[in-house]
Amino acid sequence: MASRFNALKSDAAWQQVWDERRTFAARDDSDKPRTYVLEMFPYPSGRIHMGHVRNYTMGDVLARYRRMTGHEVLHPMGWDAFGMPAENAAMEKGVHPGGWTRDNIATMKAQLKRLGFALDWTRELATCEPDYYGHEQALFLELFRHGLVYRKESSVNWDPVDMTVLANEQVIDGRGWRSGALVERRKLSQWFLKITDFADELLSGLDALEHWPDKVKLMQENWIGKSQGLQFGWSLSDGGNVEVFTTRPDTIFGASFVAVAADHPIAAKLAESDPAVADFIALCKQGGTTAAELETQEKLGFDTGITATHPFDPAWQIPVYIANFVLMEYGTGAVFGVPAHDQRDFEFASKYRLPIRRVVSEGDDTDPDFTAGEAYSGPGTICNSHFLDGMDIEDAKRAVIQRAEDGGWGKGSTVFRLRDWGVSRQRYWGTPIPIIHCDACGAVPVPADQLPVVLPEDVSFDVPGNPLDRHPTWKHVPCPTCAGNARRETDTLDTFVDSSWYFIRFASQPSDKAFDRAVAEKWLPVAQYIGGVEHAILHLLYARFWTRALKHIGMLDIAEPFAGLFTQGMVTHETYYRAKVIRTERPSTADPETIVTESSSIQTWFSPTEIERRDGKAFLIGTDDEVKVGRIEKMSKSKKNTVDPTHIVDQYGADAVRWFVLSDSPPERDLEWSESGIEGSWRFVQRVWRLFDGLTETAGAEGGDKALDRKLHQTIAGIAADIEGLAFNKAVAKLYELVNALERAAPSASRNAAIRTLMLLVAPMAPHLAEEAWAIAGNAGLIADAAWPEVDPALLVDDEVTIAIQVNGKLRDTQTVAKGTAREALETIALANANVQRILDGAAPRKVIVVPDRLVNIVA
RNA sequence: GCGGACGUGGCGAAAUUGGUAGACGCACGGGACUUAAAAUCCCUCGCCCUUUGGGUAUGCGGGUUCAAGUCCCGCCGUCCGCACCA
Repeated sequence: MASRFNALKSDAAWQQVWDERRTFAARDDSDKPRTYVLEMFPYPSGRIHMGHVRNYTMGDVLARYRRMTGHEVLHPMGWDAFGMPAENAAMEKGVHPGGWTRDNIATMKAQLKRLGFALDWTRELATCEPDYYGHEQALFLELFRHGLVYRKESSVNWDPVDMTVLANEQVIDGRGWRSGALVERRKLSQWFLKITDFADELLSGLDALEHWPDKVKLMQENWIGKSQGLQFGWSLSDGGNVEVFTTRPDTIFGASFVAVAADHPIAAKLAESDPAVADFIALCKQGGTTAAELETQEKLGFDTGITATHPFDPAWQIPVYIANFVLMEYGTGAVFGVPAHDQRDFEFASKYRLPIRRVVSEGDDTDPDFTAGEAYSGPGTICNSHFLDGMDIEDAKRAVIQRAEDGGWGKGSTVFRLRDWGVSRQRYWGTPIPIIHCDACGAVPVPADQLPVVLPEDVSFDVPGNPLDRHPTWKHVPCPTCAGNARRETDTLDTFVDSSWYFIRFASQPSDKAFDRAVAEKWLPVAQYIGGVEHAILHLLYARFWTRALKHIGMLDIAEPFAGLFTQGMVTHETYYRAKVIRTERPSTADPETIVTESSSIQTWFSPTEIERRDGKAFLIGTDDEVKVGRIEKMSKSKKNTVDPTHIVDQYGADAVRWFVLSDSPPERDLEWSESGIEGSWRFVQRVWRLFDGLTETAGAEGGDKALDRKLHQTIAGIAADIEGLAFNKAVAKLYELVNALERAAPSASRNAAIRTLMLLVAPMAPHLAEEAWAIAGNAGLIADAAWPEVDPALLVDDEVTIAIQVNGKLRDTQTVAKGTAREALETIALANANVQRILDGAAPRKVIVVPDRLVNIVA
């Protein structure tokens, strides 16, 4: 009689077989068509979480499916192993970042193996090992040699207590997230990669990425931020000149002031002699940079007393201000203000009582005295602008640029929001930057034969700061050029560099170089890349840049690294918490005599394992202690709403977990974890198993079942399309339908054949179950190596269809007819329908619409 | 503020080019089997009504059409990205 599918036993057995036979090792020399399926490699933070499970299951289904359809599939896995959490762990727990990272890798690798992913572990890599980052150093120096790397002073967020540089995200309310110390802006010499050289390419290259989500392309487009306009100089009354950039040269006759950034050289120079200017600059720098602060921050300006001469009218002078809203980092750090047509300029001009002059009008309203309460930035005709009058905006822009270029005082130019990529990190746990600083020779690349520059592991974290900086021996080396005393660069590379080329290293990993070009080009670009949308900008942009840079210097002839991109949703879970209101009293900042009471609430979070639900409420298990049910949020350690995949896998088996994360929610949307959901998946695995197991009882069944044959072939084709389209939830639904049909069907040869085919259909999703059934059914070889079933096109179409019979667009009945029934016949059937007759009540229809094989609509 | 996405039963969701709304799953309810339970199987399941039938229904209000979840216009709401970008 029917047995149970023993997932634990079966999972282990088949995982061992796949391992021993190296079933999923990709062959570089294969004659088959190649497919490179890649999921974003994990950071080894400790244990895998459900997000990883979902991500890797999706890629796995596609990889296994492509194998079955005759592809040589590269589906590798590795570790994005450098980064700050390792250093934080080192400081908190006194462990070595390397030891901590490698332990985590071992744990997480075992967890991934437990899920039976079809990964080529022979290509496993960890970015923290010299045999990876050494090649990265060589690539970095290659870019250096080609002028794509440079060094420049740049300001950073410096935590004076931890003696380290902080990323913007690590600065909270102006304080270091860990130390709580007030963060300083500090100028440091840092290494930059010239990503801006590729700004145009990276932008235009997006068009060719047909298999990328529009959303991600748009985000990258906005991030690159291309603006076209005019750059020109205003001559100043003090004899100087200020360059400005504008996207609206057409409004040049509406100018009423020039404004420069607080850190603009003009402001700095004035500050030297005028303390009032210095005070104003200091005031500007005080303001926070958070979104909320910027929103409410008042526009502040300081009239320098200098005036600027209008380029089209030497007699026209406008004032030059220092203004807090002008950014030094964008454009030229100076703008001219057109209050009538720019809201920000409007606010500024209103405050400082500067003229607001209309130069773009809608219709015939060309009154130069602008009275509306806000700036007008819409379309219109130029007015009050001398030679531009009557032109539309675009013509006027061209006309002004033309005159500026002819007159030699300005030129059309393009400005990008994208900045060069600063890659220096004052951190230990990263790729050492392979540069040696010599007082005589400057920054000298480490010679190729001295690579890799190995990160020393004999370091301690008992003193704040970068341990490389105080390492007794590692830091001091002779200069490769003059052999004099020199120092190693102690900064390490941003970990985004590590992840900018790992997909190339997966494709080809010779020991003597980063990759073999010919082999890498066989596999690249990645056919399908899958990962979280949080990487939509930085990682994906950097990887695109790195690949283009390699192409530019002739190392690899691939422009875009990822032909297909899919961003999957998060795995979420309810949160459970108890809120405690904390009241604190402190003297008011405005008036120290007054005591202010501040209340804030602190949440204590509870793990789902501590909670039981009763009558829609949540209680701590075994008690009447009620806790609040919070929002459904991304599983995170801080909210304690995580579910450890390993416990679930041990309880239900790998296939049930895989099935669950593919079910129900469309993969791009968030998936809410639920206990009943995983139980449902487990029940399905058992139902399928009973079908497989029952084959022996119906072995002798004979006869065909045309309806079932059709269902089977429609399912084969449907699932194939769904997997190719990464619509796993739909593939899952189709499998449920087929299983429902098989359970209901009477024994027949068709049914037996369909059940055997079902093994192949579930194989990408539930591979352990499929292998087990495949073996018991007496098939030779592994189902992992089997071919995807052929579809009989004749069975894809039904010979009967159900048509809708409508009156005035409302469904009144349905009728099953032979497929392809003629329009006239359908009309006759519909008009003869009892319901139709009753509704028409003898009246003649005004019109009859017939859509063959679909419906008849009678317009009464 | 700018840009984008989304809005369908109690819940997750399906629904080719506009053509039978709610496939499939979860939950709930009823039943069978069982001494009992688990497991399994069967049935019901958008809402409303005068229930072999009818009305109504895809955030709200309009429109186009024989026909609208799908197309157009205007609102409302939720989420995401960017943000003083010149």
